Amino acid sequence: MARLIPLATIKGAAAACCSPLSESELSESEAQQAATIFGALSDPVRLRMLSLIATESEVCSCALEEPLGKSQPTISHHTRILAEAGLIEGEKRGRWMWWHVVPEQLNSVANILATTRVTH
Amino acid sequence: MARLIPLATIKGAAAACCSPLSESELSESEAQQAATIFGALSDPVRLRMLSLIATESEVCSCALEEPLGKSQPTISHHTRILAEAGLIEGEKRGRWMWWHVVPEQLNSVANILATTRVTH
DNA sequence: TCGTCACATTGATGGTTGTCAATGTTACGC
DNA sequence: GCGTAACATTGACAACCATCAATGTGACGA
Repeated sequence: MARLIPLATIKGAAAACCSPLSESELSESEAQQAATIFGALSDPVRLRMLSLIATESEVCSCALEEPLGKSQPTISHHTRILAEAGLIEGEKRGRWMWWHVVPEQLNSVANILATTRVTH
Repeated sequence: MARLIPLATIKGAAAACCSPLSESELSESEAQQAATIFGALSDPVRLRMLSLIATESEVCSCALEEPLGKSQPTISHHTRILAEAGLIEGEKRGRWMWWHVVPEQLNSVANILATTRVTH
């Protein structure tokens, strides 16, 4: 199970690892790493959470409970999983936790799947 | 854009449903649909399987057991999940089942994540 | 028709995961 | 210090999932 990590170091805990699927075969460790990231994306609550964060520049944890209809511990659980996957980053300011997406990670994951090139 | 993939022999086929996460908020049904597809990608065995199929134009089921180190029922289970997610398509010729990837579906899923444009 | 091959399905099992109540921790205002 | 607000952690439970042995199904060759 995931070891306990201080929030500050969750940033960059997982980086998208792999070249496009059709380019070369995935090793077992690469597959495991990518599967963890896709696993973070495999829950509808987390996807809506990610969508909520992505459509704003920053979102407070307290602003997620009501639209998602989940309890505070559940919200905390899901933000942690998204953060450990490198998809979002959090910063604590005062009593509030502010989250934003990591576009580079989203693009990296997209690049694993895309058979056409992702450009800037 | 996300066109339906004809999968005559596969029930419950899913097509990538959603516009980019940062563009508009996902509905619950969209999130559920996308989560199913990402769920298909959240297992290391299925990712290596998809990679094996993607690096060839066609792969027989019988050619997957040995490199993946899984039993025949397990291979059958995983190909089914990938097919139901619309990521691969299968065709039975004689006694053999031949699988190929569905690039349009892979690109559609990538497009949900990418914050930059996917081009040719 | 018979036996075999390639694959699908079923059933069972051990491990994983989403959820929330209860509790712990840290920051703020008084 | 005291009380409270925002979030994290723990513990427990039900639901889900990956895996394989056993079995079923359809296709081929003899």
